[in-house]
Amino acid sequence: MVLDVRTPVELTSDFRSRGLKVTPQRQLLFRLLYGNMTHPTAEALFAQASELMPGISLRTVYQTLNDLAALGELQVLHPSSGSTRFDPNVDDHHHARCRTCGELHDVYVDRVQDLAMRGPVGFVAERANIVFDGVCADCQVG
Amino acid sequence: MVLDVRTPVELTSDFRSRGLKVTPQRQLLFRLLYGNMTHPTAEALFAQASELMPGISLRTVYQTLNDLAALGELQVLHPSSGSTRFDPNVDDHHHARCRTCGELHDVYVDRVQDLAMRGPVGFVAERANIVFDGVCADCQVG
DNA sequence: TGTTAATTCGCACATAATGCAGATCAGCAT
DNA sequence: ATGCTGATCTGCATTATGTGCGAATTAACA
Repeated sequence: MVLDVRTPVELTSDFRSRGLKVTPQRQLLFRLLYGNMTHPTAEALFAQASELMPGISLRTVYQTLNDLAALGELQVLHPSSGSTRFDPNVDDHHHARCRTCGELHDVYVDRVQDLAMRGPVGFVAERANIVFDGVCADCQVG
Repeated sequence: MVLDVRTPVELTSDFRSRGLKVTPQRQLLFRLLYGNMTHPTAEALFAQASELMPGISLRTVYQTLNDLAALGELQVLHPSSGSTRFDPNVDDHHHARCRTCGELHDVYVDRVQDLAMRGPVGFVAERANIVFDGVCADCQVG
């Protein structure tokens, strides 16, 4: 199982080949996202980016995240509480959410295709997104 | 398979037994939710309610929906686009979302417990929430 | 080096939902 | 039936998250 993530260099040529420009702001965000397993919010990335590049705007962070999502290089997560989170791991994977601390974790699930769904007639499912709710190791008591 | 939904009468005694009062506004919302398969937004319920009870406030709709959710009589859904939706069916079920029209549909899935999840060490999963993305019958072309 | 369209930034704006407080009312005891 | 008391309702202000817009800037290419 190899993480399906693009390096900053790959993202750079990806952007250029589609007529998008590669600015210092974007390169910084590519780097901050690479290998990032924290499912950061836009605000969190903005805070990190601001330390390395004072003056970068939150608007630009959103813009770049939206561009990456449009290219399919970012999974966009809408957790049951809190703001949108971004996952640079575009592998076929799912998530576990701790109901105590709220943290999201990547989860791999086998044979999701075998799930028998009884539902709306004629609905053609292309993908299943699974979120496991529970309690993470750190939040277990006793 | 029987829908696990409370009648307005059941919700009424449910509320009373917990020290919550049952007002005309709440009774109206109980009725509007009973058997409602549309996964309405708060605004949609407010619009419906306003026709039957002019002057009811959006704030009250949110308040009642939050109370119902706290009692476990309402599933709260956070779709990938648009605002929060409420599902009075508290059966163990899942959802299918059409990426064309955005509609949500109830889906029943067997043997969800059999899913083998490889994920964070020590995470205790209590429930899996599955959302199938795809295209509904009405939105199929050709 | 010049050209041009994409990008950045900052502000205004939009949307969804909650906080607050005075007026009102449901539920219970009498 | 009446009164009491805390829960509720309403309207407004406020928060939180994210987008629209336009002038200034800049990446990419000739």
